[in-house]
Amino acid sequence: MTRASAQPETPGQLLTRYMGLKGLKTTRQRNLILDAFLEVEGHVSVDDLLAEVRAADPHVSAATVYRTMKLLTECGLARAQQFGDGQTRFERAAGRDHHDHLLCTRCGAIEEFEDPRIEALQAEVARARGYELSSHRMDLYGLCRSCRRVERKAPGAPRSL
Amino acid sequence: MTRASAQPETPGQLLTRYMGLKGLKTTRQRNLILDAFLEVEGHVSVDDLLAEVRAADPHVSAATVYRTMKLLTECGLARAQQFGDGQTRFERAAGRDHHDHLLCTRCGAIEEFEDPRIEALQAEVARARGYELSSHRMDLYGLCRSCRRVERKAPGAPRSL
DNA sequence: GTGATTCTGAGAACGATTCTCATTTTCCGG
DNA sequence: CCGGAAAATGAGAATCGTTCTCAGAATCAC
Repeated sequence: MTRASAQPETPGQLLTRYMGLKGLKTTRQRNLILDAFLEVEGHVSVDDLLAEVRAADPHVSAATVYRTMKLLTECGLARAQQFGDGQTRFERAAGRDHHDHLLCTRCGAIEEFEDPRIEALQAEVARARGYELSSHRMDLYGLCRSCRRVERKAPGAPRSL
Repeated sequence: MTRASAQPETPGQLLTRYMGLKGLKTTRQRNLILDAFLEVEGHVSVDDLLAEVRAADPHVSAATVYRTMKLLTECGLARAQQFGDGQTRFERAAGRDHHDHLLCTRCGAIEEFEDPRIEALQAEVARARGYELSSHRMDLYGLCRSCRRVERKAPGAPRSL
């Protein structure tokens, strides 16, 4: 915290600023949850996060994680995603562009991608039908490279998602 | 049922055939539910269907609707969709091509569309990343034509979805 | 510090869905 | 048409993710 000036705002600073604006308070739990969220790569469920947070403090409750993730989502640090498995998953959002997902139906891997050509066509489709497009979601399901290799030798379905 | 031969199989026939294969039995409730499902256009929730079915027989239980829709989904008559509102919605699947959805965030309308150019690009994206694509889902969210008109005069959000 | 305000934890409540199980139906021979 | 095995149903309990409630604890502006 000693270096000067024009660094981009850190997630912690963003959250603090947002909370200031809303009259919310900084708490140990919120910090723990933010840290856990930033530390874990990928698409985490509340359960995942709770486990992570409880490693640091076993007393943190699930309700607090839900509440805090809602907060992080509101202030733009997190983005909530619904894949078909019944739980909400969160991914980092700060400073990251929109993207879509490629999901492996066997190992559960989730990859992100972005394709401006598809986005353009989506906009065109919406326009052609009189819609004013505000957002979209696109998930592609299939077998990832390594699961294809495995599947060729030993067909089966080790994991659901 | 008196006309001869090569008509395509009706949904009722398909279901009966499927049930025969699986050793399942024809029941009044299953027929009621199938009829209700085929009668209602669009994307119905179990609640919608239950209401519809209970108009004909008030004693049908929700569990039976859930069970029957699972059956219809298995045999390919129905397709289950998850839009963000927490309930599963079913659409007719028999003999219909894959399509994606355009959803109005104001009035809840759901339109279907299909765009081979987008499908091609999805396949390309998957291939480029080593995935063997098996399916996808794409939902576009925005304001439909008539809600755009209304919104221009009286901004607000009458409905969630 | 003090006090007003916000947070938290624990468990209750919730909504969609699935399960359980006792009772009812279906349907296959005879 | 009848009997009985197998499957289906209804009602409510159970489950699962999530939200709510509320009493006690923590925060922060003064």
